[in-house]
Amino acid sequence: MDTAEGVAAPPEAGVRRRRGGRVPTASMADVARLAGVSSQTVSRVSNGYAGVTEETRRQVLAAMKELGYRPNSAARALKRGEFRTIGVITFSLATTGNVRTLEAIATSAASEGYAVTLLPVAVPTQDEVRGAFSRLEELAVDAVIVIMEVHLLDAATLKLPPHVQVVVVDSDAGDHYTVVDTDQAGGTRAAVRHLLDLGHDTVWHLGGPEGSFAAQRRADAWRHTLAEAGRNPTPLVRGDWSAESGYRAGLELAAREQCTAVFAANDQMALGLMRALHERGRRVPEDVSVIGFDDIPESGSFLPPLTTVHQDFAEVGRLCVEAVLRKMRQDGPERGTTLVPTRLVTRASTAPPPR
Amino acid sequence: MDTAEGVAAPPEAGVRRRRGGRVPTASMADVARLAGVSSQTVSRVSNGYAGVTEETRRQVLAAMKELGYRPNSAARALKRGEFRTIGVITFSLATTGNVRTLEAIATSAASEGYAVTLLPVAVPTQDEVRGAFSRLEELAVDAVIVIMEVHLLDAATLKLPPHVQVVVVDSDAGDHYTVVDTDQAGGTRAAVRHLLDLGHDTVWHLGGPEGSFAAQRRADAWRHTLAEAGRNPTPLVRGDWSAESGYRAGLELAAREQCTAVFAANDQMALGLMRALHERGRRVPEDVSVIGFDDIPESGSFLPPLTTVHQDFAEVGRLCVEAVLRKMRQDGPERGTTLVPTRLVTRASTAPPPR
DNA sequence: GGCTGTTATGTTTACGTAAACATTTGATGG
DNA sequence: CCATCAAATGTTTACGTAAACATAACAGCC
Repeated sequence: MDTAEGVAAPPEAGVRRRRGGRVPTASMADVARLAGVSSQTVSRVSNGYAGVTEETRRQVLAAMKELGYRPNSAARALKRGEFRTIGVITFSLATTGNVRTLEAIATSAASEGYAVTLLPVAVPTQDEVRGAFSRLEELAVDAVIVIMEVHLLDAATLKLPPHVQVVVVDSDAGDHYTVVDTDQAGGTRAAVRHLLDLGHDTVWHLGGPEGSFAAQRRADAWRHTLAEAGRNPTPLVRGDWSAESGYRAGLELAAREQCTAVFAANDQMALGLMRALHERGRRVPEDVSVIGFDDIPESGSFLPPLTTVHQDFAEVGRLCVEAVLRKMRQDGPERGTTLVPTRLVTRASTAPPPR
Repeated sequence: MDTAEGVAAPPEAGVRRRRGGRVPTASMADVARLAGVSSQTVSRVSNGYAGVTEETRRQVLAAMKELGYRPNSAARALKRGEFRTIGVITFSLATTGNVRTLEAIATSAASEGYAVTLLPVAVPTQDEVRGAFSRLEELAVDAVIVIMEVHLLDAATLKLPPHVQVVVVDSDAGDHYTVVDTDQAGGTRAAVRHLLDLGHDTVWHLGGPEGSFAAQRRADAWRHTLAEAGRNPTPLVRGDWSAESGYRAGLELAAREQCTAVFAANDQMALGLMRALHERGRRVPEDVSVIGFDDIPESGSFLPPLTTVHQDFAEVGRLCVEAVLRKMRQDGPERGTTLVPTRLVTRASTAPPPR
């Protein structure tokens, strides 16, 4: 088959070239000439306007096909004043949540006829973020969705073009921005209650890094839920979301006899935690119950399978796109936070306390 | 602080509006008027041309700042004939490899002044792929990087604009396209040899799904390495990359007394496999050695920590961008496959066979 | 037959930028 | 003092599209 050939094939001999060495593409004018109509008629056909004779339409379509006509999106964007593109700024795609959200955003955007441009920020410093935003200024986007901590954002947003709408994930900046996020507090409460309901006296928490809003929220909700139930507060142990950090924290927790239930702020840390507990001879769930957050695909295959809080990233992404498009269309400032509910997934890593 | 305010603030009263309800942005002409120069001089300043008096430059920059001027990228793209954007087509971002490659592509592209537009393909069918490509036609991209099986690609490429260059990851289509990929065969050989060197008679393989080229390559290399060493071939067990499928396959393999060494085609399946072995009372690595592929961040925290083949996704992404930019600039067809070497990471899941 | 309205199509123009070309200014040298 | 040249800046134009406006053709009606 020659189809692959077609793409990579050298340009045909005699083909006219521009300075960039690019193969010229047919424009509406070319199509119009071949079809014997005006370019405006070509435009009408191209955009599916009514009011073009079937006869004319067929001729135009034939000419388009013959010349391999593709609308020039730069010209379109220039004329229409919009790019039909949403920019997504995010930190490393190393965390499941960001990736899944991104994916959902891309899918939702596509179904709305929007493309998604990715703006990775290598290092989460204000300077880097500022850099991403200044690249963005020149970029062809109508709106921006930010998946990151807003405290890194503030100084940078100064430079954003005024008509670009922003929606933020993973933030508490509902006062200033439109924010969509998982219901961190609700998910945490469900997790902690689950452990208390099983009969544990109190629940320990293996939290995320200090800079993270999500980590902060989960830790706050954990403390609050314990207080609400009149249980003893326990010291917070911090990791950095990685399994490795969960392992280190786990070694620490394994040494505490009285610790029978741990709520980890994500599944990866729960994984490392369980390895540490195992190494130190503390069985899960017989001696210690462990619960995670995220419900990554692998969590059902951990040893033991992990009880965890399922996040609906697809919904978060969908809502982000919906919100940002709504903001664009109304051009009105709309603030406030939309929370996406979570669901507790009960597996084998939680059980009543020993004795 | 008011910075956040600035972005979401309602448009100032009296601000002129266009039909779309968009806030108009300043153009070069506006800047030129304010600075008292021609718009061409503004263009020169904007593009950093020499031959503008320091005095003039300062005036123009001041006017730009006052008006909040941002170059219009649509107009730029139209004029220059290029978008400085690379499209990336990929299946679900559920697999580590795709995500990490995507991230590296985005980072490399950014450092070359290119943006990355994401084109998710929800379901890996020819129709869906064709859909992505036809969206692409209208999209503002100069080149495309495809992270998917090329056999899904062939029919679709028909419709690609002729000047758009393509680079493919995860494929054997080096004859037709420029392909960049991990050295699947080399990595597999290292993994299988490692197990044989430890003293195992032969090595079983938990392979990936049939459609996957990477899975195919790993299975082929596994067979080849066994044959090369004069060992007995064993039946291939297939999974679908997920930990869950690894678990199911693991139940099967656990029943085979003679199976002492398994090479899993990725880390997730190795995870599920180890859980199944554990459940059936076969210890890793004492009874069965397990080796994975990918070296996902969590693999060092599995129970036991997983010996695996490390893939350098960052390098793959970098090479993709490099290749596609080279192709664009030369406008010449360049085919062939570039392989990125792997590295065996030895952890606790592999040991000499029992007895 | 001429008037009105509708439908199909053509013509003009503007979107914002930057290349190509044109003009102005000022300095240098014979 | 004017010719020559270079540097700085201005003017024109084209990129491809689509809105706005203009025209042509034709049907229906009194």
